[in-house]
Amino acid sequence: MARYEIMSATIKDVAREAGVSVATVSRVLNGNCNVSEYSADKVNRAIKKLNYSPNFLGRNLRKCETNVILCIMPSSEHSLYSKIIAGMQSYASKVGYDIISASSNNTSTVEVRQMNMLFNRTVDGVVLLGTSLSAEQINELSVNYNIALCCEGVIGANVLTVAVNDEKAAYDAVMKLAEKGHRRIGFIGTNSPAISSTSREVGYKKALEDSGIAYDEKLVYKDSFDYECGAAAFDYFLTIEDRPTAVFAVSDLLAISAIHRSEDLGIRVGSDISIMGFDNIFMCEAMLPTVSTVEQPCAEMGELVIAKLIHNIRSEKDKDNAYYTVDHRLIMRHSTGD
Amino acid sequence: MARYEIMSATIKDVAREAGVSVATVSRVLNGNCNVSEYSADKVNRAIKKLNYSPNFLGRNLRKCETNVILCIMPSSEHSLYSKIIAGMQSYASKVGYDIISASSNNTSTVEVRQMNMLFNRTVDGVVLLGTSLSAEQINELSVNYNIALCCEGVIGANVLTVAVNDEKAAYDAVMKLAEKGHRRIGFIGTNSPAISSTSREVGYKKALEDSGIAYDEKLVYKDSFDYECGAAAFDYFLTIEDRPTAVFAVSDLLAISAIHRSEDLGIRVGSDISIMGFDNIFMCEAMLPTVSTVEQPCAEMGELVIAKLIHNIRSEKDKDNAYYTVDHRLIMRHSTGD
DNA sequence: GTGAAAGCGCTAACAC
DNA sequence: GTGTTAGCGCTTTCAC
Repeated sequence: MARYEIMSATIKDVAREAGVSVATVSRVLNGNCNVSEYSADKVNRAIKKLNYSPNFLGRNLRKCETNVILCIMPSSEHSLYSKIIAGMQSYASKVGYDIISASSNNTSTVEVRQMNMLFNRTVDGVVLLGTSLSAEQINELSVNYNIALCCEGVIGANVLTVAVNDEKAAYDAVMKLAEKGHRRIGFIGTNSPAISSTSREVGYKKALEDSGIAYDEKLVYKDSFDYECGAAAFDYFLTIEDRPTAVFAVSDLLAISAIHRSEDLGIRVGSDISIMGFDNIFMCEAMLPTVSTVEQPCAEMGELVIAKLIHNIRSEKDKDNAYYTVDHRLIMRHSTGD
Repeated sequence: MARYEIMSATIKDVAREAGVSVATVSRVLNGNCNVSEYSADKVNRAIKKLNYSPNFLGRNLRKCETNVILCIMPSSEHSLYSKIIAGMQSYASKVGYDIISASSNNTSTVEVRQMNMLFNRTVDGVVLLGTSLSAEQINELSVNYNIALCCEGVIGANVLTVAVNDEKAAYDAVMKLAEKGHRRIGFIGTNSPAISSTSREVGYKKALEDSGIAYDEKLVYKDSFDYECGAAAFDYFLTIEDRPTAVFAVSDLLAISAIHRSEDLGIRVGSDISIMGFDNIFMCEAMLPTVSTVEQPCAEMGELVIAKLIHNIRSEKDKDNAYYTVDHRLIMRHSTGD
């Protein structure tokens, strides 16, 4: 049969070397106190001598748990996700769990493929940072498996979720622009049914309403999250009669793309026009001009979702399927004249 | 004992439901042809009915393999790594392997912790995109485990490695600057002992030599890969007598930081001074000015290292510990006046 | 405090 | 073509 390159020591070998039973070795391995110091010492010496490392496949099979959580992200190139995962790891490591991540590249077949690690018990739970699964699919899966959503909720999904209040965040951002005197505020969104997209549009509209600004659908441009769409939106805004003096984009990338187009055309961002993004990616600060944006508390979100998910994993009953909201933060920089 | 939330079906259940033995079920599961169509059909119906998904812990334990490869990266926020991992996944999925990734946050203790997945047989192999391990440690580990380095080699490590020729890449970049007439060419590097850092400095010096330019240590600024160091380097260059007219930085981030400082001071990059980076991260194209740089073939690197590593995993003997070099590519943009 | 032994879910001889 | 069974490495009852 197939074996590891080098036959590695097993618990049996350690037991033989130490002159005790495998049960005793196992007890030492698991920090069980019901073992004499003398035996423990012998075992530890044997472990060191044989360079033994326990095979987790055996352990996990026996314990029906792996202490590993898989995080599936739609794209591996979004720094937001990296930050969330860092938060997840930070919490997980404190309680003896490992986080591994995989990227679905926004492809539902890949996502399903990766979910297999959940089905085949390679991991104890999954966190989805955005998903192509429907609410029904998620609800069905969450009956048998430990699943959580983070960063991006799914409407109708009755599953543990951690995210910012997208509507309120967009509302605050647009209100800020209105407070600064802007009356013509453009919106760069997407046609995605994702909550982050739809809710932010709702927030945009509410803010206009509460500021006594009439909604003008000509000021709303929606396409996709792709970088180019920011510039395309900007071009569009230039064609309409009463151009916006400020623009709110649902992502920093879209905002940055629009800013570049603007600067290319000689329209100075921050003075001639204000542009605001969402996410607070690294580029917002490294850009010229620096970009005003809405920050999501990535680390906090990661920590919270893992804490709650582990709770669910450990408690057979009483699954927590709540929708947790974390606080966002407005960061005003040069792109809005701040 | 601890059990999964919902007792999930096992191969036994399927066998009972289908009215065959577990061996037959296993054969169907593994695509073994020695099974009648009639039996296979019964098994498949039972699988569907019970919503059965094989437990890989059992399978992997039995087969001594997991078909999973772990990729450990120093930081999860570098788009270069994301691209490499995408390449790794692309190849792996074709041959039935999964790639999972974890970030060590440049911390050796975390890295060691994650390497545990290799020792405890949770994964079949590990790819390190930069490591804090010494050559000796790597050599020792590679005797018993399947390890590969990608993107960043380690001097003295006799282990499978895939990377660009850093020295040649830097040489080409600096030669290009020299060809454009620059005689005072600054170098922004790091004090890191990493090959990517040291070799690029060697390439820089060789290019000067081959261009008949005297090496001037005042033109060499070395600190760390941190963003701020680019600006600090730029500030330093302004203090020396005979300022550089061109600067080569060992990373795009350092170059971009320097560019920002330059622009802030009113020194136009691309005309007053040329600045060139390394990596071709997304920002290079999204910046104003766009940034000239050296591109690494990330996808290719990822694919190659996985292909070779899987070869090693599958062949007990004949481990391939070669150092594979992939081709880099110069990309000239506005920051060098192109 | 310790050991014997059952068994987690699966695969692969081996026998028929 | 199919079933029986040993055993992968481990944990955990249950005796003692």
